[in-house]
Amino acid sequence: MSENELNLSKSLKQLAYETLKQKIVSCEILPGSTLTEDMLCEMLNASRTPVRDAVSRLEQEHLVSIKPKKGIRVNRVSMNSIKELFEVRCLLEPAAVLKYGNRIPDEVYARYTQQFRRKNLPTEELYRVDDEFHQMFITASNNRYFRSVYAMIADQVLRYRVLTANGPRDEIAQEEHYEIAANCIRGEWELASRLMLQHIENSKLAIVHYVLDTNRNAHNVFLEEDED
Amino acid sequence: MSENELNLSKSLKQLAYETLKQKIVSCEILPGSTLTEDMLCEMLNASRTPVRDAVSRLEQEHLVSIKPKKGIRVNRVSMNSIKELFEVRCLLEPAAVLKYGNRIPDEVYARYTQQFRRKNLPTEELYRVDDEFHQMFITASNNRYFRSVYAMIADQVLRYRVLTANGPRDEIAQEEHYEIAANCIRGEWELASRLMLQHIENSKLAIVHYVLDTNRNAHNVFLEEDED
DNA sequence: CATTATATTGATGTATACAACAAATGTCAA
DNA sequence: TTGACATTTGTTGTATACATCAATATAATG
Repeated sequence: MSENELNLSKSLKQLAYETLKQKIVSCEILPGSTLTEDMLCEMLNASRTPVRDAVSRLEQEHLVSIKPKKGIRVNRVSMNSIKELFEVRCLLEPAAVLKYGNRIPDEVYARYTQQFRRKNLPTEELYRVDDEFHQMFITASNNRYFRSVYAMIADQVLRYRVLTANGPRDEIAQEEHYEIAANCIRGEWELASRLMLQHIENSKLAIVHYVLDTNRNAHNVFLEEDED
Repeated sequence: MSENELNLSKSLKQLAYETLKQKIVSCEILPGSTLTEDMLCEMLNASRTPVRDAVSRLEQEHLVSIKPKKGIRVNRVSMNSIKELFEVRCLLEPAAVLKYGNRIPDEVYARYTQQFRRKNLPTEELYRVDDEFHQMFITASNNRYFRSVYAMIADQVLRYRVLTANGPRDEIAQEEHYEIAANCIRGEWELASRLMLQHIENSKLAIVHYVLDTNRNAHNVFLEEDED
């Protein structure tokens, strides 16, 4: 490399991992694309070593598949992968609310109830709060394995937001979040857990419906089952 | 490298990953050890590239920690890690029995009931069947994320077997397995699921007690909390 | 003797050259 | 035209040299 424009403290491999992942979940790199290491080297301004490291991690997270001697394939979003992702969420998140919700101070829940009731938040901010809320319960579990698997799926879920952003479900979801937080304050953990389950199932349905609808008019690269 | 004794079809990075992992879970490399890439290169007869790849994967599975500029540390087995592992198992496995148990043919369950009733099986064989039985439900889920996370923890659990092998709980566990399989045949999924939960909790207790006992007489490198 | 500054060491991070291999392409013959 | 076969191309797999940085040892100085 000629000149490193910036010598950040982060290692290149970490940087490569984060930016590549970001490009994938934001659909800047389209699902189904096949890339080569060289392309990624150029894209990320790094040599093959950190790029390979990043790709290897992304493969373990099921975001890409390495096809030896053929290329690096960005995994498609299939109906099956939606099923998998929400299966995990439906198992993990309600359990986290039930078992670890009481580790979170009431003040935190109170802050969320306020935020979930505010209207006209910028979309970006709204989603950030949303993600944070869900993440919070997993973090509270203080369990590396829960955190690992949730990190995998949370990033995947971001990809769906590109599809369904600014939909009519946004404010319904806010209300569901509100109810969950409110019941956490009241110590109604079982109810909160059930509401979380319902909320996630609703999200899944919304995505499934959206995908089925837009799949009728062709022109999308998202669906289609995983081939080969 | 001078001479490759065998040019197996497997890639070196895959081979390095598997053998290194095997050495760790079998405690051939003791928990708490700090290694360097060079040591691993020599041990695995490979250059740094495949070794780094292997270590990177093992880090994601929480088996080792890479301390930049210091070395590769084989994570210790702490009371906290036991808690984490069994937390995952208690959530995942009973749910898998309940939701996916009916995907497994009765003949399979019947075969297991026979095997769990056989006495005087070689220890190794006994454990193999045991692992296979537990794994089966996760595999039946047909969910990549469940399989990933279970692969992580299953390997870790193997390490505990080095500690507690041939203990008095072995035949009790076999009986518990029998009851689970028998209830799966009868279609009593909820009962089977509860029995699975109980079985896992019993296993945890046995390990915890064992660890606490042997911890009194010093001489073990397994426990001790993770430092730094 | 203590303490600070400096030099050395040794570890991973990074870049890159080379090997191996599979797919694609083109050529020649039937 | 079509088939088989050789060649070329392009990709990842592997080895290794070099860069970087932190910890440690060492020496000089108050």
